[in-house]
Amino acid sequence: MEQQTERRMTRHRQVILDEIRKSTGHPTASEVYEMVRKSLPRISLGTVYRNLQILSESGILRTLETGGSKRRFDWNLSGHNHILCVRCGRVDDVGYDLKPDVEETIGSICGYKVTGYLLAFKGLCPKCRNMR
Amino acid sequence: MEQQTERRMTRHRQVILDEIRKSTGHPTASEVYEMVRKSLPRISLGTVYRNLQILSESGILRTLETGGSKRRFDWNLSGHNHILCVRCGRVDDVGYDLKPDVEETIGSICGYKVTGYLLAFKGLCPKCRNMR
DNA sequence: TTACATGCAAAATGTTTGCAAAATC
DNA sequence: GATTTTGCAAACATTTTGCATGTAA
Repeated sequence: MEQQTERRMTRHRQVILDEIRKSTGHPTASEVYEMVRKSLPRISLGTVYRNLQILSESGILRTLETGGSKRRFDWNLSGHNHILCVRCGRVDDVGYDLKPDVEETIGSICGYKVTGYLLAFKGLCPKCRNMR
Repeated sequence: MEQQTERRMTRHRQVILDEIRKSTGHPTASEVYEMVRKSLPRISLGTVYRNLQILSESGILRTLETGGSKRRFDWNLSGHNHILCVRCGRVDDVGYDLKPDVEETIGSICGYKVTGYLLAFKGLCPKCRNMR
């Protein structure tokens, strides 16, 4: 029997969450760190990482996988996908979902029990596509 | 004007490529390193990384993005996607493609010039789904 | 004989962890 | 007061890089 540890909504945790919710993009851990440092100058990067993990595990945040090397975080929990600018790294939301029966279809092809999928588009964002 | 550097197919490079082509899975850099070390005991990890990058840039290998933390390599260049076992890390091929006009559709929604997408499934592989 | 390739080790990058002190319930 | 959270710094995992030496055309 696993004992669920109690989680406290500390000021640090709340500020981290607020900053992500305020952000329009999908910040990385170090971007969150920089944002949060304005109101909590003595916070450490480790604390940011720990809180991002806790908030993700609690289902309050979503951890993005867009194929880049850095992890990004999203406050928007609804089912949606992302598009990554290959030039500047910006990430936006896009609403595009596979057919609902994809998981069964794929499962029957390869023998896996499919639990989800990762769909991320790549391209040039509006700003970068107009740059030469 | 960019000068394309000449590439030589050295023994090291050839052995790395052969080992990946022999492999059934989708090895990571350190797995390739271990495989190659059997015939080239003095090869260094750095050389493996450099050659994997060169082979990928040349279009001889494909670099996989499955959302995990490690990069994997694939000799199969045909358009196909991957499925990752969340328990043991195994990666298999699956043939599933989005509609050919997805890129235009997505582009017109979000203003990006879409150049590609990353689609990877997740689940439990046949072995792991039968484990308790 | 001039590039390109290699081994080695150090550096860079992104993330996690151990621990004593501090904050929270 | 017991337990969680924090700051700090060190550890960690993966990948990249600098440089002197080696090798192939």
